[in-house]
Amino acid sequence: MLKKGEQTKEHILICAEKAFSRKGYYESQVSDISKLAQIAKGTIYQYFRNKESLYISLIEKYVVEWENKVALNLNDFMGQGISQDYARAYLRHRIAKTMAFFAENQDRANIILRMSSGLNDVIEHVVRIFEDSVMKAIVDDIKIGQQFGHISSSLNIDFAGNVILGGVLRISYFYFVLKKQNYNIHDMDSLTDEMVKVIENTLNMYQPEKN
Amino acid sequence: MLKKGEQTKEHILICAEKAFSRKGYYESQVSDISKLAQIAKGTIYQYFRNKESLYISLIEKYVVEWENKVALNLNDFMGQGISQDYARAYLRHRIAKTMAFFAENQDRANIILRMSSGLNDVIEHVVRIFEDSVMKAIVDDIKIGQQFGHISSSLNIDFAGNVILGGVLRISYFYFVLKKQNYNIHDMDSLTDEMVKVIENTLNMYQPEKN
Amino acid sequence: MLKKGEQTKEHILICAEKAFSRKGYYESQVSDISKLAQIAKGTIYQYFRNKESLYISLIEKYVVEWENKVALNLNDFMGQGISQDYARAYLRHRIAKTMAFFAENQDRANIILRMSSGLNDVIEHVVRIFEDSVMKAIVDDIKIGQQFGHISSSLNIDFAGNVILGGVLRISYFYFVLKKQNYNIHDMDSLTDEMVKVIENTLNMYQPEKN
Amino acid sequence: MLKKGEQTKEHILICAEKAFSRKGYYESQVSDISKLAQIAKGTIYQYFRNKESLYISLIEKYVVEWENKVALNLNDFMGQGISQDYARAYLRHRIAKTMAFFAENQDRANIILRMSSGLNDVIEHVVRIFEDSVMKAIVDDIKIGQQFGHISSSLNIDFAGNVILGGVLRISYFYFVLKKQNYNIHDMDSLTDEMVKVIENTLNMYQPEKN
DNA sequence: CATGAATGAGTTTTCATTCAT
DNA sequence: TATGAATGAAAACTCATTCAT
Repeated sequence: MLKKGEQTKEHILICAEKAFSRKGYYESQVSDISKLAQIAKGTIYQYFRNKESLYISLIEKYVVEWENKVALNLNDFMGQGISQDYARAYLRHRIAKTMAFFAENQDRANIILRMSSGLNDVIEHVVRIFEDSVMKAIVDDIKIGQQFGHISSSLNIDFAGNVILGGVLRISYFYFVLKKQNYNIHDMDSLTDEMVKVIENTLNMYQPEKN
Repeated sequence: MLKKGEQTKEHILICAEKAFSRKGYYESQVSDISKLAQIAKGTIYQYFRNKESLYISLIEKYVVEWENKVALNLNDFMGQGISQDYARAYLRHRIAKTMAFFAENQDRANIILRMSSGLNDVIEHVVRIFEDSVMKAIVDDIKIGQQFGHISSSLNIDFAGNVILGGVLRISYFYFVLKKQNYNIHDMDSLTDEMVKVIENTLNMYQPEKN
Repeated sequence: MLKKGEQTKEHILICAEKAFSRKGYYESQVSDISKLAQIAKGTIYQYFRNKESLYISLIEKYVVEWENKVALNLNDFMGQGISQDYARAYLRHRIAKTMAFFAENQDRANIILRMSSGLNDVIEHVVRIFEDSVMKAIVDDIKIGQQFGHISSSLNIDFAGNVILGGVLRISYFYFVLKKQNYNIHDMDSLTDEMVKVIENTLNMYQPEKN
Repeated sequence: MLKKGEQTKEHILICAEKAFSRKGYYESQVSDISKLAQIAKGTIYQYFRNKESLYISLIEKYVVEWENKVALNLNDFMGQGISQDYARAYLRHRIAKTMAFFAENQDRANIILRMSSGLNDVIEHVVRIFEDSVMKAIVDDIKIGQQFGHISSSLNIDFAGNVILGGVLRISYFYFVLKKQNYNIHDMDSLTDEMVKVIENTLNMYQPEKN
């Protein structure tokens, strides 16, 4: 059981989560949080140096929570049947836990996943337009592929489309924004080839009805 | 050729792009943009109703630019050899153009892809910690898979890792934040199965050294 | 003639002088100044980084003003009679100008001379009690000296008392607070001797009715 | 021996003295004092109505302490030799005790003598610039006087300069800020004359090497 | 069209003070 | 008495937006 101070701090974090989830970092005001928490503004500053540090505490909490949820002793999966089976079980565990991590807490998911978090509603909407355009192109392409028989008509289009969109945007982000890897023009070609391969696999192209 | 007014408006958009790229929407001030553009603050308001509408104009421009870049008449790819070939060529075209779209304009990529756009440096850094944690887990798992021989040792780990991260985050975002699709608990299982399948394909698991 | 911007800045400085003069630095609020100046609070921040820098600007202006007032070419006093005469004239000029500097601008004098400037009225009053106690002791001593005939009965008691109080406090401040000079216990004795000598001179003790 | 309550009150006063000495009234926070005293903030309010009253108590304590230190029965000095001698001894006693009063307690001296007490470091520094400017002018003048032979070259410049500065500032303060005395323009002249006379005495001008 | 000084509503943040334990 | 968590009024400061020139 937490003592008074710890309780209040926890309470503030939970209310801050609600506030940031609804309106993002910049559009949320400290007074919103204090109202949600039904405490005085000053009380928040007893526990957090400022608004920024409150937000940071929240994210840091998420990192710990995710690690606790996902982590599992590798040994638990070993020594049980053939290695391929437990490798798949292990992978499944990771994926299931990560998705559950987002599914079980709406506010947390909003904060972590809202890709252009912190923008106000009007802007958020326009930012979505871009993603929707790209998504629409992907979906249309899949449908054409299905008409031509390259892609199984039983494919879950939404699912496949989002995996592809996520992959392309993330790859672009990694190589062109973060630029942790230097790449040259030639790499662009092989990057594209790799991406095409992944997408073909995802779509099971050219192998319709194979399973 | 653009007239004076159009020129100034275009100039403002380019400078706004620089500013928003560096500091995101909220941390960029109208005065930053006017300084970059070497014009008076008031002039910006001659062309844009307010800061928000300036940002929106930018994103809307991006949608058009991307569509122009990516769009291509399907006919161009048809009537040339077997349909499988032009389907692949078409997919390749889409991917190549989209990645080039990001690669060729750093500021644009920053604005569209910076997944927690608009947050200040300190916060941005902590948000990255979360993604880095997830990424690290994926990379570690891939390495273990390679040690056990389930995954080809020639796999580009950064590439595969980012595709997977992008896919998982986007799927979570789509189903748990946007929630355009209702899902029930049973769906969570099949969602996970689908995701596992995609990842196995991406990693070419169980078929190491096959190619 | 000053242009618009310079005029406003000057106007703010003058109003800040009034405000600081009345209530000191801490008790004066930026909104007090803006009200006095009949401008918006924000306007003040167009010209001064913050309240502190506004106060500093004021003091820096005073330094320049005093220097301009007091400074005089030494040559102006030379070549006119014997050197003792122009030395006295020069000294007189310095003193007269410095005192006029304070006498001619009430607010400026308040800000520079209010020895415990910035304290609120209640506290200011108590701080005065200390000075008044010391002053009273000095005045009483002078009166006793007059009764005993050591001190001329025509002495301006207020004047002499304040000179002595100012001297003693300043010497204490210089040696015991600023401590630019190291001193040892022995110095205390000679310091006292020096001080006694100055006071005796000021009081013309032992030489009553001599002039 | 003090009882518990009295002890605590005394302890708080001593810690408040430290705090106010370091940062002045406004920049010192009640929490600073409670931390120094290693007691809870609330405890301070058991003994003092508020921060202001704590400060006032301190100053009032100083008045008593100074009076105790300086006061001495006039009779002690009488009946012992000629009156001139004990008059001088008496004056010496007053001066010595007052200076010791400041020298023996650094914090007390800081609080009472810091002439612009309560201002923060940055501002304090600029306020010093004014005093330094005036002091520099005085010192320079004294040096010129020494070159011309009006002033003894053995004069302690720092001492004389500070006595003069203290005297001039105090006189200005008394007549132009406190204005307990009305004065008219003609008085300015005689005020100046008096001041010049005092300074000449202090500097022993025109009588170099006379002693 | 262009300017940039002026605006003031809106935010964050501080800190002396209170009061239930 | 002593505590320290909670308070909230009050202050500094910001910055998008306006408008007279």
